[in-house]
Amino acid sequence: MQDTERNEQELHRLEKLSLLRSAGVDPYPVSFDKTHDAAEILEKFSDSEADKFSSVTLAGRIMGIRRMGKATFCHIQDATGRIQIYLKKDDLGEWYEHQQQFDIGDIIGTSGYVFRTRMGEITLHATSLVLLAKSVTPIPVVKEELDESGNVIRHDAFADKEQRYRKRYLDLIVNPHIKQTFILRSRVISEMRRFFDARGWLEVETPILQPLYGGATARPFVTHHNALGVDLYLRIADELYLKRLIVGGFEGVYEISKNFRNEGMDKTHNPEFTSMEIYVAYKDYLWMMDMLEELISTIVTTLFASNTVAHQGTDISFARPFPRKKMSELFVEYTGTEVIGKSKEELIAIARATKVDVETSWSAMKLLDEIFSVKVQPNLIQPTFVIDYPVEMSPLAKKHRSSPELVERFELFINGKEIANAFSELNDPIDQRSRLEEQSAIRAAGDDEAMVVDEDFLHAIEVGMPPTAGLGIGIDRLVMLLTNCDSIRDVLFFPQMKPERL
RNA sequence: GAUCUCGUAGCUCAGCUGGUAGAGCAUGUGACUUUUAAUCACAGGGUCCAGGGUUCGAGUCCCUGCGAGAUCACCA
Repeated sequence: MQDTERNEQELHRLEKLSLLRSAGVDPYPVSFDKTHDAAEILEKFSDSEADKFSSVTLAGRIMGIRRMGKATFCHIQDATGRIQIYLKKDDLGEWYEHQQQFDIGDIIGTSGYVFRTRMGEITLHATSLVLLAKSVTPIPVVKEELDESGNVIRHDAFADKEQRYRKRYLDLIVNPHIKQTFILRSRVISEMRRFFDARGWLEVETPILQPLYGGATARPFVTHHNALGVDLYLRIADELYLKRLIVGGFEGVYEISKNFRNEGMDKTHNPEFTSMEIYVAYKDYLWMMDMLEELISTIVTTLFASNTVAHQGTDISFARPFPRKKMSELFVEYTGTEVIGKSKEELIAIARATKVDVETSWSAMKLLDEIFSVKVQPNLIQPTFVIDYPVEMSPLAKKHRSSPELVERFELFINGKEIANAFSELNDPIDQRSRLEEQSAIRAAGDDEAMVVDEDFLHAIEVGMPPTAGLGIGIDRLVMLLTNCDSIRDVLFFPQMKPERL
């Protein structure tokens, strides 16, 4: 950026930077040894044992400065929180002069002893001070105060969602409370890994760039490999590769992966999102339901020390067992009619009778899906397994052991949202081929979300896959649920945004 | 993709029926050695998202575009 494009405040900061340099101060030293964190001092300091903190070294970003002539108070923020620093001219000598050039946003290091001010705030009395990084552009100024009951009141909060998402680093600095969401996200994933690893299942990595995409019904992103001269697709699901690994002899594999779908964006959809898929040999969907129940309730109780989580005003209970309801029963319960096995025309009539908006051009599968998502899904607030789906809706699931028009599939719904999807995997190669060919026909008829035939995948299934249970979990949605967020953008550090034209 | 709302100083926001652009914080100068949304005095800071139109005159009214948020539709 040219200096002529800089605003007044930036020019002031650049001038201070050069003043500091000419006074012999290195504004960007290479490292700094800190001994404590802010939170540690605020938690452990006591007036009777002040000598425990008679020599501490802290580092952090200046978030506020109050200069009072020959004494200055500032708050610095480190990864753990904010703490006040007391700077006194008599104690700091030339560095007291240097700090006149410090601004909100600068990163400093300081040593001294901890005391409590007349106003009662635990504070570091600095006996030495250094600059660790000069900030040359202003950050949003957010002032905080505490009300009588100790709640934080923020003034002039940095609240513009667009700017917060585009400049997440600023959001994290001035709204540090949002870090909790991301820390919890990370812990959800760690707990999941710990759970799977403890059972001996192997974390694996499969291709993101794929010559053919599959494993879900969705539109893909297309990219191009120059050396090979071929188009490649960004994966929409892990499923087909993970099953190849089960064919190859692994008996439990999982992958936590970014998937990419070239579709609309809204509160619950980002073009890239994180899912976890796991496949375990010799198991079926009933076993998988037990496993998932245990997984989710383990994560919740580990992270919250409780099996209840508050989400957008509703308490969600993760106490086992979660109810298991057949899809057909739910249809009867919420629409008053049996819908499984009905013809397209009958389904349209049922939809109209129950005030569900549908189009006559839709397939039976899409009609069922629509009626389900309008009439049934919003009622599934507490964790509920929906089991036994119509075969047309699930081209990769095994036919039900007792009803050939159904498949052995379940989805876990919480707060009206699908959190997980699983089935007894289809390992009959003849059936699998005919199901993919049906998809291919639907695709040829104009549905560009239908699956394509992957001959290599079919070959793998022909080689022989053991009976296998597979599960996918939408990590972003699970995290939204557990962090009380109603937008996927709040659980992604860098949500996809339209390019900003300046 | 459709509808509604929004875009003004570094940040948060005012700006009425169209008449020379406002506040608080932040910034600069000065005072102040336990302050805390520090205080007090003075000062500087704007392509009012972009481009057209109506008008003597547009931040304001109209149109188009860009970006965002909310709601709806589709997908996880």
